[in-house]
Amino acid sequence: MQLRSEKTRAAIMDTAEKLFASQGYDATSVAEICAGAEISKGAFFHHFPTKHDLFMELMERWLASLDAGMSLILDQSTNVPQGLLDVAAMSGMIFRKSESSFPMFLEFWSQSIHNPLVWQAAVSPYRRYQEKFEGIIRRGIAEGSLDPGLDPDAAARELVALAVGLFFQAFFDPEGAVWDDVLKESVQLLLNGWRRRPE
Amino acid sequence: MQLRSEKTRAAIMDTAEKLFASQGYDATSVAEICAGAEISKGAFFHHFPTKHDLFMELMERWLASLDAGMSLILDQSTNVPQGLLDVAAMSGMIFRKSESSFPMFLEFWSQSIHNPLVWQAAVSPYRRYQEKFEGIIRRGIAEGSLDPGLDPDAAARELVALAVGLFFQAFFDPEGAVWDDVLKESVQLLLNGWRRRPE
DNA sequence: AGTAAAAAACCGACCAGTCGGTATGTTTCA
DNA sequence: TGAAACATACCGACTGGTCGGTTTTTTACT
Repeated sequence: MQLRSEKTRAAIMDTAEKLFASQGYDATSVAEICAGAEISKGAFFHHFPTKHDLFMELMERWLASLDAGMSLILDQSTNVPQGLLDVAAMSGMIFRKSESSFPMFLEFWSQSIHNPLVWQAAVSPYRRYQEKFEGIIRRGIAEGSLDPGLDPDAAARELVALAVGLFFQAFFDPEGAVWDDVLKESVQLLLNGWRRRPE
Repeated sequence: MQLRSEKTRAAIMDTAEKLFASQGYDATSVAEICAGAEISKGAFFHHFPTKHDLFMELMERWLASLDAGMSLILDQSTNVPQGLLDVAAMSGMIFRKSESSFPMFLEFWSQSIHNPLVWQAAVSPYRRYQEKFEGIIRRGIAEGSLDPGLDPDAAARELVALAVGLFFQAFFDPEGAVWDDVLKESVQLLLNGWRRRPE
């Protein structure tokens, strides 16, 4: 039974995630992680060849969970504008859920500046979402609910930028606004410009 | 004449900025900075009580330069929609100019998670820009070029989010698109939804 | 002006402590 | 009984920061 092994492994990853998020990667020592997970340094390096490998695994885990949440709300087909509004409404949940892991997210980006491998892992989901949104917008144009003159590429980028920007602001200034409402209103505003113009 | 003193001080700050940007704050040692600036450790700690104080000064310098650039392009009054488009067109320059200092920007945000003082310094310009844009949008509504039903607060937040989000994407994926064009198109799209509807 | 004294700027060896990682041994489990 | 899982003592490298001493610049006074 490899249950014990898995438990310590999970303990390491969980406490590391918390510590990295609250203190940053560099500021968190391996010893600290071991103490938090109540295991020894030997156990730590038995499971992870280096501290940085642990970081990478955490990153992959986080990205996977993000992906899961995303496709959960994206893969429902109604009329496109309404679908986007639904996504906006549900994204509030994702925002709040991700709130705690946002520092890790930032940590990933910081690291990706100096490490090409991290960069690749961090940038690829961006491109995926961008393409996904592009497809949705194309569908909206095809079904006649969005303006035929709309550039799907630009619109998708705008959407992604809006999401990232709001995410940022919501995290750093949670008291600054009711972000759930802001998000919904913002998508509403965007759609105002995207919808097919009756003329 | 205290010129010599100022020179070494400037040398410290400049090399520190480069090193922090390329390696991160924690990963850059005081010794490294001293070597780069071609001064001794004694000189370093003569000018800055701690490494972190140097960081804070760098941050203030960067924010000040950002403010300067911003108000340079914002304080020109034409018709509001056209003004925003002009801003978008010029922002491309700011983007490119800030490209090199973007890692520092990220470093500021990372640090602000763990340090309230840094947080305050990092979040205040956000709120300032938010208010500034809000005022501009109000003016647009008053002059009749923007939809009277537009919520200035939400619209301003949307604008800031868009800027931040695009800035992010442009930095991390510079080859992903012609960001100058994307920026202009995005503002164009936004304005589509904001403009007064003839009905 | 010249000069002595005070102050500011600077140097580099040094410190105590921490870091990620290793080596070697012990326990646990199949 | 052998391999995987874990513990612990330990290592060299490196960290931010200090400190006593030296050099340069400014100030004060003749």
